[in-house]
Amino acid sequence: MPAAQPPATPESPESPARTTAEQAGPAPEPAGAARAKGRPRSAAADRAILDATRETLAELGWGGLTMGHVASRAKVAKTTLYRRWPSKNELVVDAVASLFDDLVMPDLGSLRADIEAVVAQFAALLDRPETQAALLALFAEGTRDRQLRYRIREAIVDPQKRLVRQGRAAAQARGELGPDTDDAAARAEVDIIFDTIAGTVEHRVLVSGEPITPEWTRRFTDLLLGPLIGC
Amino acid sequence: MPAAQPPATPESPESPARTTAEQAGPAPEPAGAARAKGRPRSAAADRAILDATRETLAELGWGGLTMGHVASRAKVAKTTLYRRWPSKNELVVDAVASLFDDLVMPDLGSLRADIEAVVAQFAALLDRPETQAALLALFAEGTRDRQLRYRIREAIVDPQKRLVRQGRAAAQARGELGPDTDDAAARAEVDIIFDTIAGTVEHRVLVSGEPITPEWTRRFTDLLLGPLIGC
DNA sequence: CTGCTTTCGCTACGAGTCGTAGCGTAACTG
DNA sequence: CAGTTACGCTACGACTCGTAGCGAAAGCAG
Repeated sequence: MPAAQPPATPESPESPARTTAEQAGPAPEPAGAARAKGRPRSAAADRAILDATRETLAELGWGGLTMGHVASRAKVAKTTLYRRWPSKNELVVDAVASLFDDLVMPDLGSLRADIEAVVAQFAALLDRPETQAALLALFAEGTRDRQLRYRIREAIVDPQKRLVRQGRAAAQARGELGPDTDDAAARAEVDIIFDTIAGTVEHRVLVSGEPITPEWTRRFTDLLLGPLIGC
Repeated sequence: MPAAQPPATPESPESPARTTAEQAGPAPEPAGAARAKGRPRSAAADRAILDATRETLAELGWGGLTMGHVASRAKVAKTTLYRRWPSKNELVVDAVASLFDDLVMPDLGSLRADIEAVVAQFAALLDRPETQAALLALFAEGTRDRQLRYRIREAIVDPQKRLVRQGRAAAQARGELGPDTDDAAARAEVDIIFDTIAGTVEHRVLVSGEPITPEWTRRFTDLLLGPLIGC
C-alpha cells in the first residue's frame, strides 16, 4: 500500500484504483483496468522498504530517519524510494499503520473487561520503539499539513474507532448500555470516548512517561464507566 | 530563562546560577549577587530570541524553524543563539513554556464550571499556531531524549498540574468532593485526571482536528464528573 | 523472437542546514 | 587602567534533501 504516487499502481490485488484518477480526463477504461505495461514494481522492494523504515525508526528515531538510511538498509536505490512515497511523512504513515491493525476488541463478557483489555493492548503498542518514534512526530507534522493529517486519520486513527463501536455494541447486546436513541449523539459519544482513551493513554505513556499498570487501568476505567453505566 | 548552558567556564560547573538571576538553582551566593565579571549577557537579546522563536514557529512550523532563521529574525548572530541554548529543542521549550503560564484556575463556584473553564482555556491555547507547531513536536522529541523529556515536564507539563490540585481543593472546600484519605491515592488521582484532560483535549484538537465546542466540553465534563461526584 | 514500456540501481548535483572555530570589537568590573 | 566575558561576523566540513540523467533489467503485446 504505497502512497499511490503518480506512477503505476503495483500489486493491487483487487481494484487497481486507477492511479491516474487525478487527471480527470477521458477515462477510457473504467475501474478494473489493470493496465500494467512496463516492468511492474517490485513487491519485495515495498516490503523491504517498509520493514527498513520500522527498523530505522526503532533504532534512530524520527529525527535520525532519513531517506538515505532507509534506502540503503532496504538495499534499494534512493530514487526507488522517492518513486513510491513523496516524503518521509507519507512513508512513515504507511510503515506504522499496519502496527495498529493488530488491535482487537476481545468481547470478554463485560464492558469493564473489554475496556481494560483494549487499554492494555494500546499501551503495549505504545511501548514499541517504532511507535513511540513515529506517532507523535506524525501528529506534529499533521498539524501543518492538511493532506497528511487526513492520511493519518484515514490510515491510523479512524480505523481504531471500530474498537469503540464494537465494544459499545457488545455492551448494548449484554444490556450494560441502553440502545442508541439518536444517531448523531451516538457518533459524538463514540468520538469522545475514542479521543479520551487514545489521548489519555498516549499522554500517560508518551508525555508523562509513566507505565500503564493494571491498577492505573482500573482507575481509568472507573472514570469511563461512571457516567456510562449510571452507577 | 535561557537553558542555563555551560556559559563560559566550561570546566567549572560549580558556578552556575549564571546570567539570569531568577534561576531557582543552588545559588551559592545570596540572591542578587550579580558577580558577573565580564560583559553581561543581553537580556534584550534573550527576549528578542524567544519572541522570534515563537513568531517563526507560528509562521513556518516546527520543521521550518531553523537556528539561522531565528537568529536573523531576532537580529542576533547564530553563535549568540548557540551560546544560550544547545539546540532547537531546548530553545523551543523555553519559548513555549511561558505560553502555558496564562492558564488559571478560576474558582467559579462549582467543579463543573471550573473544569469547563479550564478546558476552554486549554483549547484556546492549543488553537495558537505556535502551540500547535511546537507541542507535539516537543513531545515527540522527548520520547527519545530523556533529558529533554524531563525539561518539558518540568517547564511545561507539571506546572499545569497545579490547576487540578487547585480545582480539587476548591471542590473539597465546597463539599463537592470528600477530603483526601490517602496521600498517595490523592496524587495518583491528580495524575490521572491531568492526563485525561490534557491528553483528551490535545487528541481532539491536534489529532482529530475538531473544535472544542461548549457542547463537547459539557459532554466531556460529564465523563469526568460521573465517578468523582458519585452521580 | 522483437519492440515497447516502465522500473531499477547508480552517480552526480545545487541548495540548505548543522554546529563549531577564529577573529576583532563592545561592554562591564575592579 | 587591565581583565574578563559577550557580541557580530565569516568561514568551514559534514550531512541531508530532492532531482536529473544514464544504461540495464523485467515484464507485455505483437
